[in-house]
Amino acid sequence: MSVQTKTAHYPLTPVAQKFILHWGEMGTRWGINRTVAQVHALLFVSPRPLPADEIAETLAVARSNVSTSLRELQGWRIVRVVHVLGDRRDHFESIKDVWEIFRIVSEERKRREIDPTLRVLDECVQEVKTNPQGDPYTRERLTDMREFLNAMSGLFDEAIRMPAGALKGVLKLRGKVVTMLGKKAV
Amino acid sequence: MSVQTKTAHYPLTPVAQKFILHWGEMGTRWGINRTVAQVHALLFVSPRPLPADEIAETLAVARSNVSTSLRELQGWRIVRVVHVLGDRRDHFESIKDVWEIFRIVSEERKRREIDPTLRVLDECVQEVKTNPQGDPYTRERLTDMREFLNAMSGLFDEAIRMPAGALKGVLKLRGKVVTMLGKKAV
DNA sequence: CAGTCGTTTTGGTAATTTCTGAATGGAGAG
DNA sequence: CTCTCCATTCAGAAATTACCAAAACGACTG
Repeated sequence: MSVQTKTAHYPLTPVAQKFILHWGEMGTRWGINRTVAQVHALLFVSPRPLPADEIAETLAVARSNVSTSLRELQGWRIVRVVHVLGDRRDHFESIKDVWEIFRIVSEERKRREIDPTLRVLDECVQEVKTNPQGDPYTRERLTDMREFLNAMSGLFDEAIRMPAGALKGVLKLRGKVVTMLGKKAV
Repeated sequence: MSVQTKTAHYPLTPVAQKFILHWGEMGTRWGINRTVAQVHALLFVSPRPLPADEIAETLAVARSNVSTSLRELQGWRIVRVVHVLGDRRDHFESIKDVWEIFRIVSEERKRREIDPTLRVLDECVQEVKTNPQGDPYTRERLTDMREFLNAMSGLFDEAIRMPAGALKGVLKLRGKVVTMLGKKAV
């Protein structure tokens, strides 16, 4: 009863706690489970990989819930298992490079959400083209939307392939990017 | 009893229906109420502004629900009221320019979600700086995250200010944007 | 084999979100 | 003023989602 785990409890500093809670809230706004986001936040700030039971204790959620959350995070490829000598348990760590996290998550969401939407729009445009009984205005709207998403999608694919270094360069150009692109584009 | 409305029912074509349903699903994934997204989709493809009761009938949801959804969409500034001669009722129409929709929604989400996150991160970094008892590693992670979000935020602010025309130009450059930015950046 | 660990399933509850129907209020017509 | 039409608000119902504890299972280990 009293003895809980063999690992020392990971005490959250107030700052870490604040960050984790906020991250959890943000998660929910973006359609991500609160606990999943919290687990990620915890692993992100943790200086060492953590085993599932320690995560559960720290966040005060059920062990099984953590298991599911870790699974989900691994599905997004931003958390991975590592092993610690002398410990049989799996330990988990988050990717630490913020650009990398952003890149991977964006890619994944695009794949899961934008790409299917593009497929649906393609079907819609196709159907309305072969069977043009619907409103021509509607048809135009759907085509517009498809073109837009398609273009953004392509642009995104490019941008996302930039290495972290290049990004830092681009970010230094603040105030000039639009001008640059504008000139070339016109 | 039998007489329902004075407006003709707006019959959804299969294609419009498909789009609206999919848009609704996508909405839920992005933390947007399904009905809200559906109302928006309907208005987006509709060749004319629609009154609330017609929307309710078309989507088969309660009138009050539509009212709330329209309110929300107006809050996002992508739907507005217009009036039709000889009709007392408010009619609603969506912005039709896809880039404009994207721009406005992105701006709004940034304002509501990213900016507050930046504030929290600032506070965290501040606290951990004045009172450095926490893990230095955690501190570094938080600083990293703040820097990243801050930079992205700035870049975004710039990009989002591009007029629709410039965007189309940029989109034509596909395959060259990264190269361009890369050269200048290094 | 017995113990540890991780995952999955199950059955149930809690919390949150969404939706509705019944008010409420207001503006214009007569 | 009263009646009608319309929009909005709000309490609670309904639905969805999140969460938990317990159990079952398999893999692996000493």
